[in-house]
Formats: sequence, structure tokens, C-alpha cells
Amino acid sequence: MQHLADRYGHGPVQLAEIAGAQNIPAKFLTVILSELTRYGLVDSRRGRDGGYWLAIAPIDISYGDLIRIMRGSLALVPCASRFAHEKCKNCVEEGDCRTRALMLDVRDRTAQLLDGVRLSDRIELVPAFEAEGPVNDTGNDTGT
Amino acid sequence: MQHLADRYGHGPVQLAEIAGAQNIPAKFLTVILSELTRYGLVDSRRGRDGGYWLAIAPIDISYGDLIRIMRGSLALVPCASRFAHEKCKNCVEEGDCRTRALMLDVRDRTAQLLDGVRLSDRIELVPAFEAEGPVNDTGNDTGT
DNA sequence: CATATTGTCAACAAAATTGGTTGAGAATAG
DNA sequence: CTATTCTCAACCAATTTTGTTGACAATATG
Repeated sequence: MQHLADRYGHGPVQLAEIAGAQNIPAKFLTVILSELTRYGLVDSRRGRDGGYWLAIAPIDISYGDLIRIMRGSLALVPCASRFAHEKCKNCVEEGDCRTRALMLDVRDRTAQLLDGVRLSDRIELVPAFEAEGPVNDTGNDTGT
Repeated sequence: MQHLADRYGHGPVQLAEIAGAQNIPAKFLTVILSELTRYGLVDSRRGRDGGYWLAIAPIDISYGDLIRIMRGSLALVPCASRFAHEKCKNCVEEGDCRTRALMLDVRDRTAQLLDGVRLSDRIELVPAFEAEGPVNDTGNDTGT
């Protein structure tokens, strides 16, 4: 999606290009892209010079929308979804569930962040984690 | 865990009691409780009048800790974990990954919330979702 | 029209995860 | 020594994730 957002307005992008950029098997990507197309997020054209492009301007779609469309909800548990609400199985009464109360809060915070970021936004990149250095107790015990 | 927190200081709680309260097969709960015991969150005693109790005072353990101990990390994707960091497979370079940048933010927000709530805290309960009423477009389109 | 190109889609399948069961112990109290 | 209660490894079944296969449909070009 981000790849398509970057190419928005520049005509169709071909499967092979996206697959290469995303390091994912081309055939598998067809499944994903076809799904996105069915969801209406992406348009496509077949044949020579065919490909995929965003059906919606990247400024008009947030990361929150994306997750809602593709995963059904931003919530971590079904009972904490605000729209696609569903009872968790084997759970206590919802009105008495402390876990649910917390998960609703987590969902709301996540939504507040992800609904504010559009596919067109320049996202502040974070440097890669320093892995397997000679010594790695560099004082950064920032939590998990 | 919440059940054990409520009973903290009142001696061992037996498997059967927790299984009943949590609506979960007793035999399955043994697996979970034994795991919690191995993780050091819970202590246990066998034999008559045996049972489980919290190894740590409920005021000294946050929901964030709980999730870190049991799931390894608060992050939704391995590369967004601050402590148990791991590369996601089939992913682009971490330093270039916008998804990771967002997921790190989500993790931080989640941590800020869950690290601030202790097992001993009285959690504001949320009324159960109104399900399957006669008409349910009650104007609450609050998002998913 | 023929052909090469490129997406579509249903069906299958391997691997991992989730949710759970079984059954043989081992500790503890009485 | 017996009843109670937790321990733990080894399964098992269902589901989800992560793909693969192959036949087909649309499009552009010559």
C-alpha cells in the first residue's frame, strides 16, 4: 500500500515491481492485491502496461482505515471493537471484565494515533535497532 | 491473574475455583497456571489445602509487565519491541520501514497506558455493549 | 486476428499457532 | 498410607497464516 501510495498519480504499478520492493513472492502478492482490489482500496488493469494503483487518494485514507478494512477492527480482542463488536468466547460478563476495559482504552489510543496518519503522510523513520553488536548493554533498558 | 490478585493475602486459591470463575476447563487452566508459576508470577502448593497465589504483590505488577512476561513483548510486530527486539521476516530494511515507525508509536502508547495500571488497581468497568437490540442504529458510530 | 503481457481467482497445501486433552507423577495434610 | 491438589511432557484437533498451482480473462500491439 505504501508503495502504491508513493506511486499515486503515476499510472499502474506492476505486481513484479511491488513484489521486488516488498521482498515477497509474486504469486502470493497476487492474492493480497486481489483482496485489496475486492475491498475497493486498489484498482487494477490487466494486460500489457497493466498493474495496480490506489483507488483512493492517499490523503483520503488513514492507517486506521486500512487496518479496519483489512482486519475488521483496530481492537486486539473482539469485545474491544467499537464497530465490529463481538463477544469473546469463554469470557466473563462483559460489563465485569477488567481486561476488556483496558483493551478498550488501548484500542482508543491506537485509533487516535492511526486515524491521524494518512497514507500520504511523510512518516518519521526510526533508525534500525542496533543488533548483535560487540557489547549490547548500552544502557538502553527502555522496556519491551 | 485478576482472580488471584483479588484473593491476594488470603492464602492459596484452588484450581477448581479459578476455573469456575473464569469459565475455562480446569485441565487447561493447569497448563496456564503452571506456566505462570514457572514464570515466577505465581506460587503454588500441592496437596490438601494447596493452590495458587500471586508471588508478587498486586501493587507491584502492572498489566504491561504481565504481557511482557507472558507474551514476550507489548509490541504488535517483533521489530517494534523495545526490549525483545527481533527482525520481522520478509521485511524491508528496518530503518526504512514506515510500518515499523508507526508500530513503535503504538507500542509506546500501549506501554504508557498498561504500565500505569497495576493488578491492584480498581479498573473503571465499561458497560457491556448493547447487542442485538430491536433497532441498533442508536447513533453511536464511534468507529471500529 | 494472434500473441505476449498482466491481473483474477478458486483450490490446494505446508507450517505455525491456538486451544485443549491425557495420563503418569510428585508433594502435602491428615 | 490415603486423599487431595498441583506438575509436566506428550499428544491432538481446529484454525490461521503463508504460501503455491494452474486455468482463465482482459488488454495492448503488430
